[in-house]
Amino acid sequence: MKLSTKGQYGVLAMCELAEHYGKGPMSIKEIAARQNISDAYLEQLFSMLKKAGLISSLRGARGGYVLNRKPSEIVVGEVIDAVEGPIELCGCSGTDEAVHCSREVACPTAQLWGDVLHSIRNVVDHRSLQDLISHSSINNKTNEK
Amino acid sequence: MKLSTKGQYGVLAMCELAEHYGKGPMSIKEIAARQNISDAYLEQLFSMLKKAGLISSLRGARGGYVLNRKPSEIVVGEVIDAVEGPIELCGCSGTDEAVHCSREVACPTAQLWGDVLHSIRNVVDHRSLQDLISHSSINNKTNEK
DNA sequence: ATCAATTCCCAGTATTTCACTTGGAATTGG
DNA sequence: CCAATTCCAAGTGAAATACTGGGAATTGAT
Repeated sequence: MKLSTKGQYGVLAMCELAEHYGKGPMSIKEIAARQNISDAYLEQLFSMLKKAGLISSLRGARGGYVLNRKPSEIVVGEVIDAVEGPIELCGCSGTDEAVHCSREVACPTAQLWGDVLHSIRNVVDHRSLQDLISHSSINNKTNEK
Repeated sequence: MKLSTKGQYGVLAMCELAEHYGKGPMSIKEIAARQNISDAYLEQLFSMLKKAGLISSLRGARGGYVLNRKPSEIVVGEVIDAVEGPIELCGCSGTDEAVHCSREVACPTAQLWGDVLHSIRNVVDHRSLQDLISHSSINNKTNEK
């Protein structure tokens, strides 16, 4: 069980946009350089983030991307959903409770995966980009484990 | 972000062994048939579960597998680790905190992935096979959402 | 002693996903 | 007009996933 680079890159790139919020558009090239990611690859992720309505683009020279909302109003969960698709641990964890793994007996694990999913969403849906960027600067100084 | 079938099958199969606990060995064929899984595939998972020390095997006719511990003393996290390898969301979430994504600046997402991982482990490491099987039978009767 | 049931082990394979790369069209500020 | 940018579609090599197949070794039952 692991996150793909899409989720990592996506959140990281959104943090860059968050730090640049209010200072005009930021180009993919710049973000890719700062985070050391392939810019052509990052472009695809931005296409998804745009489709999801999280960012807007400005074409042409001096163009780039901007957040559609304030950093405090965009949560990590939205970013992950946009670039990775919705988090699904297995078929059971879906919303349709009548399915239970397409097994005839009541699936003993359905509740388990549901609880795991819930605990994940509880973290990612309650942490904004603002939380991430202010937290990282705090961590630099107060290095408490 | 999703779990592979290994984790799903692994936990499901271990539930079968848990329900059969104390009644002698159970064969792969029987488990595979009950859960509608390919038995040759399941065999590979059992090899991993055995290496991890969660089950023991008895060869020959009337052979099969048995849990090495009581169902209440085996947690789901161990099963997942055994068949999928340890849960790792990304490089940052490892134990080595000096790495921070191999980026020169402090990674704003390191804490995030750490928290997500912690929340997942909090669920899977505190739920035993016994919890799963007793919960599913309760669910059959008291169908509360 | 034989036989069928089983674990054990290794190798192959089709499909999908990942993490990109490539190439080029459309748009826009200077 | 041009360079910088977004936009779009397609290709690609490597790895993982989810199996399948074949056959050896072990053992209980007859």
